[in-house]
Amino acid sequence: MGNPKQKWTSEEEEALKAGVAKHGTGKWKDIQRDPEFNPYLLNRSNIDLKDKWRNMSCSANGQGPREKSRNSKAKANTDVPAAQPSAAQTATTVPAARDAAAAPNLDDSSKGASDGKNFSMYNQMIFEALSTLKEPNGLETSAIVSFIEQRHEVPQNFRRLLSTRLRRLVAQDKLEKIQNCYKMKSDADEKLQHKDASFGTKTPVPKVENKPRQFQNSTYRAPNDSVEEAAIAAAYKIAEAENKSFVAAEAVKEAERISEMAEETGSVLQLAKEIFEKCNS
DNA sequence: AATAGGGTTACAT
DNA sequence: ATGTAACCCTATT
Repeated sequence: MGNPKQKWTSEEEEALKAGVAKHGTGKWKDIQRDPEFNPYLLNRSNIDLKDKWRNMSCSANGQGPREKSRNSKAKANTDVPAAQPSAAQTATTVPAARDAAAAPNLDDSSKGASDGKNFSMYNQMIFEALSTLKEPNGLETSAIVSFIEQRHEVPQNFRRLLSTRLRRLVAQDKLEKIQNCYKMKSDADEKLQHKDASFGTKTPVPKVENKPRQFQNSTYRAPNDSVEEAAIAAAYKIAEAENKSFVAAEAVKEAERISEMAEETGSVLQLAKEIFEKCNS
């Protein structure tokens, strides 16, 4: 359509960096309004700044694919990137532990039936795949895709969706990217995996007794692709086996949680009893 | 009103 | 065809 896509110039990027150094991350409007940087950012909104910063720090985060080749500036800096090393903020570029995602409880009924919570569903699938096929070196995108395709209904642009999703997760520090493979970060607690998603309901172990079912899409090639099917079946057996141990580990975790809760509840109950007795006497 | 985050599109490889 | 960067949309505060 009519959307030429205005690429960021080095000047703009520098202005943004300087602005973040001065105001800190998240103060996009301040940066944009700051007369120091405004002339460079005339065509950019605060949202643009935010998006750009996200992209830049995304590549700086992991294996910095794009980091060094940015220095042919050599221009006399008229801006004041870190003029006053005031103790207030020096290294704001490292947000460090960033945890939120407190299960926002999306009750979506406006758009398509499955539109609203797609992202969390995809996250679930991704983590399911990664924890089931425990590859020490991580999983390739294609591996994740084919794994998920086996057990979930996916749109045909799923690979694309998944790749951007993976990218985001890496940016959020929830996943780790090694070359072309994705790996779970050391954490991987239930913080990320809501127990009510894939296991925890009636079917803790995704049973896959029947042969890998095909999707009724045009993507499916032909029934005589037996080699691929065999490979898939084999991978599937392995996945199933390994998944059991994962589920077991998960169950242990859950048990621990419950006993903890029980302990707490017990002490509360004790307190209540004492109060009750005092009231009675 | 401003920000954060998921999703989409244009572009490059 | 896939990865990336710019852009868009929306929930949340």
